[in-house]
Amino acid sequence: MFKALSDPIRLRLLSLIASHEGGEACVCDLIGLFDVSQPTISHHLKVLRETGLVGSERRGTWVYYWVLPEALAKLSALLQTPAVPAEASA
Amino acid sequence: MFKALSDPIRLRLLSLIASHEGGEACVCDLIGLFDVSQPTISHHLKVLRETGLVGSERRGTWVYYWVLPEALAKLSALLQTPAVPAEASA
DNA sequence: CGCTTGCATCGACAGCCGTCGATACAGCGT
DNA sequence: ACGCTGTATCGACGGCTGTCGATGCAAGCG
Repeated sequence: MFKALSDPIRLRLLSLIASHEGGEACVCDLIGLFDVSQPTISHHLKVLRETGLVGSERRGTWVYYWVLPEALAKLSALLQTPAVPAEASA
Repeated sequence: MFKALSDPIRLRLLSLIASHEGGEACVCDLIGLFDVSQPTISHHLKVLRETGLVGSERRGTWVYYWVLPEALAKLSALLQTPAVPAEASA
């Protein structure tokens, strides 16, 4: 999961999707915002999807992506408790 | 920063240091817990240090590392607000 | 039914990064 | 001063991964 977020393009993709109108964006809205080719964007979106950070759905001709906040919440909680909670009583 | 956390060894190092007695650990306590060589551990600790995730101090013969919680808190907050805060009013 | 557009997949290549052994450096004990 | 232990740095190598062009597939349109 951290690995999925370790790429600047993927991080920006996530931010763009989340801040897009309706909380979702189609690929055609994203491929113009980067200096990389369309296959590369598609590849990064696939990584985000397989990591569980975003969901996707084909809607007619276009494919839409949206952020799954649960995954982000999990990571956020993890960073707030770096020590193992099971040993907290010691 | 996410890049620094994207390596399993670094992630475990961070967890081990945080959960160690006194919130800090010397390198000699860590090098035995992994299947990699001492230079590799030293390399990963350097990455964590340069990223601002941990602090280090030489104390006599040994070098101690501890976690800087501010960095983790920043990331945690970032994940809770995936959209850019500056555009929140829109 | 063929053409066009949107997106995904494939195969190949290059650069990055984690890894190691060897070595250098620092501090302590003798 | 010398050696010993703990840690960092160096140089090299291999595998992973981000990138591309080419191509394939899906859906709408004439």
